[in-house]
Amino acid sequence: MVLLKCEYRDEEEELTSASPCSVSSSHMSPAQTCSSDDEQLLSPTSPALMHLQAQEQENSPPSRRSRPRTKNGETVLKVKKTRRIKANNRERNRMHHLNSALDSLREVLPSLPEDAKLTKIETLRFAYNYIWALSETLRLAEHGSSASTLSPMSVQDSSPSQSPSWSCSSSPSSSCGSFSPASPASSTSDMLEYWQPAEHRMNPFMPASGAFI
DNA sequence: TAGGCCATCTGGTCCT
DNA sequence: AGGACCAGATGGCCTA
Repeated sequence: MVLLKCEYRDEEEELTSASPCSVSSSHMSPAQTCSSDDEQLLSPTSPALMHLQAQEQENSPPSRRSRPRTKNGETVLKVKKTRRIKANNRERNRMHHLNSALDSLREVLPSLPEDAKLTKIETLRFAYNYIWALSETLRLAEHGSSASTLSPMSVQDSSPSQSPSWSCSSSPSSSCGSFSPASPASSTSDMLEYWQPAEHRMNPFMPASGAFI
């Protein structure tokens, strides 16, 4: 199955344009290419397309009297095909926007080592935990407590530009050894743990109250 | 090579 | 009717 990734600035325009694709996604795989032919946006082996083609054949009886129906059938198929293509484009753009939002979120989170990009789920979990840590710090500050439980780093000083860093550049799923609250996180997974409230560590996405964020 | 992550396609559902 | 959103399916890429 050939996957085609294309970016559409304007769906209606691109649908009729000679070259609707522009390779601009940072996630673009080299094996995936764009085509100027809109019909190729549908996988040639896609069940839906095969179904449409089957319908097309069914709607093509040889008799002259049915010719108007044949034309209607073809028209309907074309309309369906066009709708599917447009829906695919919208969905693709929607996911691109979602990914852009995730990238923006990554930028405001404490920095990572150069080559360690948080996955989607890690980004969401880290953001949740980071917000929790900041909120907790505020709460402690309001109660006049000078001893933060969020040591070693004072979260007040942890704006994204003054973020903690860690030296281990292992893959997100790996660990650089046991993490101690008294030492900065040394891997992505440690970092996720680092910002995680203790009561959430078994299920970081599920607040203690049971309310999902 | 298995598993994780990702992008895309697709059909269903809900909303305007 | 058409768009937004969602979840399942699929296949490619990468890494341990």
